[in-house]
Amino acid sequence: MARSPKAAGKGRKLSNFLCFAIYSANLAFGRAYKPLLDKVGLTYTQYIALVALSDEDEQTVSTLGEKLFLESNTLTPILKKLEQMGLIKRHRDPADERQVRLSLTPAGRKLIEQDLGGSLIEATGLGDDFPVVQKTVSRLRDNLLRATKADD
Amino acid sequence: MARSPKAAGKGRKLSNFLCFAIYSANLAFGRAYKPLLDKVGLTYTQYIALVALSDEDEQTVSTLGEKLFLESNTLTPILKKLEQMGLIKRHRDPADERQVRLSLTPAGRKLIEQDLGGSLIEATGLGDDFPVVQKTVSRLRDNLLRATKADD
DNA sequence: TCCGATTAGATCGGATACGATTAATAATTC
DNA sequence: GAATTATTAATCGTATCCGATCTAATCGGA
Repeated sequence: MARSPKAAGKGRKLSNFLCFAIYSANLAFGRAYKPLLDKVGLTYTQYIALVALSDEDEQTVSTLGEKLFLESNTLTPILKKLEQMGLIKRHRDPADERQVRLSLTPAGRKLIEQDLGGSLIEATGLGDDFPVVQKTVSRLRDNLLRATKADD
Repeated sequence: MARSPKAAGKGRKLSNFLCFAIYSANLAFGRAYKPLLDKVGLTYTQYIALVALSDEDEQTVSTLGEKLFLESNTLTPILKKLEQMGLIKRHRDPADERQVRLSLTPAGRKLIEQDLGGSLIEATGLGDDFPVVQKTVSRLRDNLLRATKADD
């Protein structure tokens, strides 16, 4: 686990691990969203996928996967579920039948525009540091993915 | 989703969401650890659990769960797997048969002392910011959990 | 044009997360 | 001290993640 350089040696306490901080913060976000998303019958991942789809119409599964860092094995069941709920439309691209095009339905767009979770900004307790943390963690992610990919 | 205060309004791009930064950074850590953990036949969560258990001997499932922010429904199968692999021991506490005590075997301790993932510190690209990010994200997590719990 | 290689999704199996429920043991109350 | 309540793990069902594999569609070179 990626530890703080300072904490090397005997300690090996969980609190010294950055990956654990991220891991548990992710769990915490999931729980913070739970009551909000329960009201609209969505899971955390389904909501994230819906937000990504609101970015742009007629995306493919691959394109969406690049944004979410996920692949079709994970996305296909989620997208089918969202379609079944009437929030998105899926259809094969006539120009290339291999690709599936995705777009929000009016109901899906309406749901996204409610901006659930806006109230959680307060709950992070980060104040003015909010955008800094966001950028730093994103950079961390990109660095890790780049380093991982380079080893292939 | 908890957005940056600045980004409120129409945009709603994924990059503006702190929860997505955390979510995807967690995926990235999982992938960065994958090749390291494959060598010893462990998953990411199993490894985190093992690190938490190296903290202290004879912990109960609940105690471990508090450290990991998980409960028995998630932990029990993981702990059974770790026992089956010969890395930990599980036994009912004679003084209170409801509790299961957990401790590392010599093999488990040996594995932890290898300090897998130390090499990933470099890959985060955070440099001297490493401990700062760790603390900030931990604080974020604790604030979210507190706010979530307060709504019960 | 034909056939091998590539690409896009989908499917399948294993391993988390987590709410809800259950079983077994302890603690409490009357 | 018997009955109720509380606590601890475990079990079950649903929903992710992810590696491996499969199928269908497209592309490319001879």
